[in-house]
Amino acid sequence: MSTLSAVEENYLKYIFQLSEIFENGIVKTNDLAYKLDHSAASVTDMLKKLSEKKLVAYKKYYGVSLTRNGLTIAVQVLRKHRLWETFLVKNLKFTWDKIHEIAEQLEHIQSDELIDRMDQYLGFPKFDPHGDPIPDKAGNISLPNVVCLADAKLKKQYQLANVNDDSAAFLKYLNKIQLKLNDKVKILDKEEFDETIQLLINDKKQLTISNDAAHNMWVRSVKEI
Amino acid sequence: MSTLSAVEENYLKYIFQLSEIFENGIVKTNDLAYKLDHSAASVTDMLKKLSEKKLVAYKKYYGVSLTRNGLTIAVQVLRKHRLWETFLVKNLKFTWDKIHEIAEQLEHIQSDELIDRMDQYLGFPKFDPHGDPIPDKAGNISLPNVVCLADAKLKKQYQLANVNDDSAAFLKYLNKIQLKLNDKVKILDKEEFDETIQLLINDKKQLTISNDAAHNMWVRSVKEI
DNA sequence: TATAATTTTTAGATTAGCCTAAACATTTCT
DNA sequence: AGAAATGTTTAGGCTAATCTAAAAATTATA
Ligand SMILES: [Mn+2]
Ligand SMILES: [Mn+2]
Ligand SMILES: [Mn+2]
Ligand SMILES: [Mn+2]
Repeated sequence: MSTLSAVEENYLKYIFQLSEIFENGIVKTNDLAYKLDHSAASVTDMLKKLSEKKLVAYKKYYGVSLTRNGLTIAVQVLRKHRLWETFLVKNLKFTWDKIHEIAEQLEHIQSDELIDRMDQYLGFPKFDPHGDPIPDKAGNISLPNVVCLADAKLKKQYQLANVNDDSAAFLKYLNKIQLKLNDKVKILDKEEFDETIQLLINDKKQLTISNDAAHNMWVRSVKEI
Repeated sequence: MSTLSAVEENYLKYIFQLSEIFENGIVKTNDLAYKLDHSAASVTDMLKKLSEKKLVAYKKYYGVSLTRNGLTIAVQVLRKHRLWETFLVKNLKFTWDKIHEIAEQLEHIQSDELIDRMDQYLGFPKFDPHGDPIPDKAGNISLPNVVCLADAKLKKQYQLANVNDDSAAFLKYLNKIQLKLNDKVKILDKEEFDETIQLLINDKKQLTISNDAAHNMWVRSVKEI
C-alpha cells in the first residue's frame, strides 16, 4: 500500500472519468494521451506500470480499465478534488471558474484525516460547485438523474444540475450570461441548421446558446406547477 | 519566473531557517544534509542548481546564503506553511502535533490567490499554533522577543511563547504534561549535573524537564504583578 | 482481400532528484 | 609544520516520468 505519486493518481482518475463515457468502460491509449496532453508512448509506459501494481487491467492494443483497487483510489481522488472545490467556493469565496486548477493540486495531498475533517467541516456536501457528485468516505457516489442539455426535450421544464468543470472559459461564459446552477431552463426551439438552442431561463429571460455550449451542461427535469 | 519545484522550495525554506541559527547567516552543506536527511552530495548538486538560478549565493567549501530573490521565496513558503497550520488547528480542530507533516505538503500548492484568501479567512493571524510568526503578504515577519528556555533566568516569570514544531514526539510530550502556549513558567532550579530544570507552571504545578526539552521551548518575559 | 491509414507499442534518449564511493579541501591535533 | 580527522565536491549510477522516431498491430478502404 505504498502511496502513489500524483502522476499515478491522475492516471487512475482520468481512466475512471473516461471509462464512464464509453459503454464498455474500456479506455484507449490515445484518449488518455489526449486528456493528459502526453504522448501515446508515455501513456503506454504508465499503463504497464499501473498494470504491474494491479491497479488497472491492461491488454496491449486493446485498452485499459480499472481494477477494484484502482477504482477505489480513483474515486478517493475525485472525492478529494470535489471536497476541495467546495471549500474554495463556500468558504474562501472563489468563483467556480478559478477552482479546478487549484483542486488539481490539492487532490494529491496525502492525509486521510485531513479530508475526513474537511468533509465534516463542510457538512458532508453531496455535490460540488459544478454540480458533480462528491463520493462519500466509503466511495459511494450518488448518481444524479440528469440528461445532457444537447439531448433534452423541447418545451419541457428543466433545471441546470451540472456543468463541465474543466474549462474555465466555459464557466466564465456562464458567469457572463448569468446562468447558474439550479436555474430553470426550457428549450423553446432548436435550429436545424447548426443546432443552436433557444432557451428560456427562469420563465423570463431568453437566451441563444450553441450546441457546443449545450454539450457542457446537464439538466434535471422539474415538476411543472 | 518559472515556478519552482517543491524540492527547490524546501531547500530555500531550510536554508532560511538554518541561516537564522548562525550569526553569520552562512549555512553549511552538512547542516542542510542533516536537516533534509539527504546525502551531502545531493545537497551540493542542488546548491549548484539554485546558484545558477540566482536564488542562493554559494561558494564551494565555504557555504550558502540566500539572495534577495531566494529570501523572498523562502519567506513566502514559510508564510504558506504557517497559515495552513493555523487553518488546520483553528478550523479543522487538528492537534498541534499532527499538522506539520500536512503543512509540508500544503505549503507547495501554487496559487497566490489561495493563500491571500486563506489569510483573510483566518483573520490575518500573526502567529501559528506553535507560536511561530507568520510573515505577511509583503514578507514582513514580526520578531518576537523571546529567549530559549534553556538559557532563561532563574526565578523570573516567563510565558511559553514558541515551541519547536517539527518533532511530533516533542509536541505529544507537551500534550501529556499539559503544557500549552501562553502558560506561565518560572525556573525554580537547574541541576548542575545534567541541567535538568525544575519548572513552576501557572504558579501552581511543579514539573521537571530535561535540558533537551528546554531547548525546544522559547519564552517571553512577563511583568510580575 | 490486399493495401493504406490509423493506432499503439517499442527503442532509445533526456531531466530532476536522489544515491555511494572516491577524490579533494579545510580544519584540528600532536 | 606535518599528519590525521573532518567536511565537501566530483564521478558515476539509478529511478520516475516524460519525449521522438521507428516498428508493429489493428482497422478501414478500395
Ligand atoms: Mn474540478
Ligand atoms: Mn467539479
Ligand atoms: Mn515542504
Ligand atoms: Mn509551525
